[in-house]
Amino acid sequence: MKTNDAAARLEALGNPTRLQIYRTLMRAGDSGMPVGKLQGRLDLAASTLSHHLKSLVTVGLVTQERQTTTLICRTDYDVMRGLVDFLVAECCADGACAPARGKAGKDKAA
Amino acid sequence: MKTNDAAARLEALGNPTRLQIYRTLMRAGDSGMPVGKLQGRLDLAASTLSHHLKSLVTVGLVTQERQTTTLICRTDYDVMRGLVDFLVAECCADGACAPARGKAGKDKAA
DNA sequence: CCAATATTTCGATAATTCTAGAAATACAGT
DNA sequence: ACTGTATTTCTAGAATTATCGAAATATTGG
Repeated sequence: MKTNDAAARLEALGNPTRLQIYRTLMRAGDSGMPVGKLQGRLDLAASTLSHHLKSLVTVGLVTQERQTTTLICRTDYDVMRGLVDFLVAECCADGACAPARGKAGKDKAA
Repeated sequence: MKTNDAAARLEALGNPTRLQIYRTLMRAGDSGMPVGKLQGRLDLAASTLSHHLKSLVTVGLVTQERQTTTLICRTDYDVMRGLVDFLVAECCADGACAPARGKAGKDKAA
């Protein structure tokens, strides 16, 4: 992933409203969630939601699939994964930083 | 981590210039890098760099330590880790999304 | 104290973003 | 064709951001 792509994705997630949208979709998992349901759940103007969704789709974090009248939104986990990998990729390039010394390996779970 | 804190951090990383700063610092590892060296390396106006560094410090992604005349900057890996954990936390809440099905499992931590 | 170096604050401008109402578009059912 | 539902596009104003030069501040060495 190029720096500019990563930045665009991070920027998309860096707005509280969009982050909430994204996390709601992530929680919905593979089945996704239609735009209308998202709107009801997050209490946003339809145009605002559409605007934010477009940002997320543009950078590839979210995909949309039309089912007759409703538009199902889903997060693309591979993209998120690529983003996370990118974020930590530069880490320890010189072998000196924290995770390389074993500090980050395990405090969260197995 | 609260959604707003996470969004603030993502927003900080969501600017190409700041992302580059951050990654350069990450690459420098524990030894960090002085502001002046960063400036020379990234070719930014000193005021621009200072401005961006302040953003990164404000959200906690970067820390600074004074050493006589120079100011050493370092990334705080724990914060990044917390951010990454936050990003994937909502994932698979219903057990249906990709990583829960074994696609992303654990290839990164030992 | 004075000079030199390192970094930040100030000020200003151009550009971008967020938000939402109103209008428009797309589609299904009757 | 007409109606209702779902969603997007248009438009616009307020707010925020990015950038950089100039001036200011802090710190060390002489």
